[in-house]
Amino acid sequence: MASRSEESRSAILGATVELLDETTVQKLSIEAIAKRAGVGKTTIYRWWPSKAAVVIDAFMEHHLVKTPIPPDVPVRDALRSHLRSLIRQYRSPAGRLVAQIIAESQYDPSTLQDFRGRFWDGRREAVHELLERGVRAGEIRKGVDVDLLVEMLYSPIYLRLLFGYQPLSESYADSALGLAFDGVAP
Amino acid sequence: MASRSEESRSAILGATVELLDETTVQKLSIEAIAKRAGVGKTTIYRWWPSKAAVVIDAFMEHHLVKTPIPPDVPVRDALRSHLRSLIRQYRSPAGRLVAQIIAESQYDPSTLQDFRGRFWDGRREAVHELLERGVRAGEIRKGVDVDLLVEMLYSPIYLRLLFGYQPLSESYADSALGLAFDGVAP
Amino acid sequence: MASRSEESRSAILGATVELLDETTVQKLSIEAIAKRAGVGKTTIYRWWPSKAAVVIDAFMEHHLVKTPIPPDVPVRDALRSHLRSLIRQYRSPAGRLVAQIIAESQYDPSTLQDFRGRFWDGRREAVHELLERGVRAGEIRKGVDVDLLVEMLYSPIYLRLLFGYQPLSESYADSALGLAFDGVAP
Amino acid sequence: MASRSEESRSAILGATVELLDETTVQKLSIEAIAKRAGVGKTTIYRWWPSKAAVVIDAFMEHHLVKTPIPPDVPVRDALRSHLRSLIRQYRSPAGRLVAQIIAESQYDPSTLQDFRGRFWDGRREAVHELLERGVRAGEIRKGVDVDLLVEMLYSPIYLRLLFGYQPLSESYADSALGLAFDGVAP
DNA sequence: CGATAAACGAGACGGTACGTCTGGTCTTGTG
DNA sequence: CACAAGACCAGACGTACCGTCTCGTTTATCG
Repeated sequence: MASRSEESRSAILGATVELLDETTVQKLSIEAIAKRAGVGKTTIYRWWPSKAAVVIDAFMEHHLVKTPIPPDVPVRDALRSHLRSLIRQYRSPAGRLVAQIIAESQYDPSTLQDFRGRFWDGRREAVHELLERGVRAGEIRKGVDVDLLVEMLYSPIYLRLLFGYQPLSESYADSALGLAFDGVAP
Repeated sequence: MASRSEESRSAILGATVELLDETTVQKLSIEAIAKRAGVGKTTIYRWWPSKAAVVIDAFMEHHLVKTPIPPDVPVRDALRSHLRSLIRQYRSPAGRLVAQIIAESQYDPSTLQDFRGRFWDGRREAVHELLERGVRAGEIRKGVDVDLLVEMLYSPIYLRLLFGYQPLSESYADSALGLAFDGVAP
Repeated sequence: MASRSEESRSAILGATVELLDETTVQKLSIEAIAKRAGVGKTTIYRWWPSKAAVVIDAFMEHHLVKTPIPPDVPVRDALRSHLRSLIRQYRSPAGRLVAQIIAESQYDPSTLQDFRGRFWDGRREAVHELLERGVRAGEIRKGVDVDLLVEMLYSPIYLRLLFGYQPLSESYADSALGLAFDGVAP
Repeated sequence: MASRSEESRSAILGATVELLDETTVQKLSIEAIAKRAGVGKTTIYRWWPSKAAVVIDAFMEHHLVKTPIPPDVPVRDALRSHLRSLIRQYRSPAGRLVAQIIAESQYDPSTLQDFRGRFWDGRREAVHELLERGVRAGEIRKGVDVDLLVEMLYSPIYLRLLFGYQPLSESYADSALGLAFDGVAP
């Protein structure tokens, strides 16, 4: 009853991270991962359902994107800090990787679900709670749809990441918060 | 001097549209397009630099997402109408296709540029002008960063399209406009 | 360690033989062999360096031109029998195939070497030894260049095969032996 | 009425000769000839039935293997001289070309016929007549099958050219004539 | 001598096959 | 019995040529 080899697992994820530095997710092949990891292709297919699943595991294991939310500061400041941190990280190669994972997700619902469940939802939940705290603290008007606010603040960052039509600049945090808090009505 | 055959061109784009109804951009192959169109592969390679380029041409020629902006109504109403129209169209198969083109763009800068240039920029410009009109008409506060406002209003739609974490519902238009106009500050 | 599949090997050679009944070596394609054999092209490229190599293998495995040299008869009679047998076989489709292999050999030294090593040299050596026996038995004059004699007796058969300027008739055996044994000097 | 352009004709044959110095007949393509000659493909297809036909024309026009038979010398000497001359020429690049034309002929009867008619038959006829003269002059025994003798003397040269199993050495002329004239019987 | 028909260069076309690459499955020892 | 190694079938990749087919554009008689 031989059970899963931890050695293989980490060799595979390590090789994947290495190769992702050299190419894109699209060009990355299971074959190349197996070769680099010194592992049979079968072993990869046995434990992962798709190339994207390996990539997500590798991405999560190496803690590529970290965006802590500072506690004990005014909510708007915490948000600002979190937004800037996210933008900073997405400017690094990790950002390109996130974009490619999103791309792959368009072709495989389970990859999408996997990525959302492990990377996205927790992050979103944390921000949600931060904003709830803002409401309770009176920093944010009661009755505001907090989820919608999260979307409006964070989506442009992802769209800039994917579309590159605007540079990912940290000053976005300030402008966006300004707009969101004050509104545009005269 | 043997010039380009219009017949081939439209057969290729037609076949591409047909095949995109049956599979994804990723699985679509030049070979399949050629076969379906009754055309040599060479003819495709002669005129398009990549599969994605054919897809964009086919998309522009056949699917053209149409989101007219109603003139002569208050800016907020025009925006609302435009947002709803966009959401409605992205709920159709065309939305899935837009998502896949964005996905492909992650791997090829020229595809990204092509898509942006032919599909995106014009649309964005029109909304930009609408908002400028809103500022001039006093519906929107002077000094507001209009481009940023466009991003915050429209990005969530694209992110929902790509991530599917929220249904693409038309009511988004109302809520988002509410948030944007009134702000969240108490 | 995953070793070569005998099943594939023989399916490939079998398909090759079948196809060679229907076309020429020139028109024979690796693609067609793979399809007919129900085999991936890769499998052929893995084990054979060229189309000609497959053809030679198929030829050796299936057609094997057999021209036994009768023992225990006078050397001249054995030669006569051997020549007639060769001519008879070259009149069959196998002859056409030999001609085409020789043709392919003009474009690839290693094919030439392969064909000579596996088909030609053994045959020639056997005849050489027969003639040596003739010398020892006193049927052939001492000092005769036996290799040259072999060439002069056998080359016309191959040239007729290639050039078709004369029918491949068995009577050649008798006439050629007559000329060779008696010479043309008055 | 525009009749055939001599300029094109010679440009095509010239380009063919040039290209044959760089590759083989097999790899030579009509497309390459047209490009090199600065000529439309159509022009080639209009006037020649096949690649081989162009090659033969080019060969006859430029390379023409010349092997004059010296008159007014004993027949055996004339033969010797002719054989040596032929061997010498086949050692040059022209020999390789002749071999390749023979190879191509295996796949196209009309090429074979063309080559034989324009290159081979005349040559053979001249040797035939030389030998007839030998018979009349008493140098060759009456009743000898002259055509067969030609075959036995000349075929080994072509086989060596095609098979390379023996160097094309001029000394062949002497040995072969020795064997043919004296026979091998004790 | 100007019309007109052919031959011309250029090159696009529908195709076939190339040799390579990857996907995902199956097979064969080894530890 | 999970593993590495890697052979297997399948089929797309992008390229090279095939032989056919327009395109205008020379040419070169012939009416």
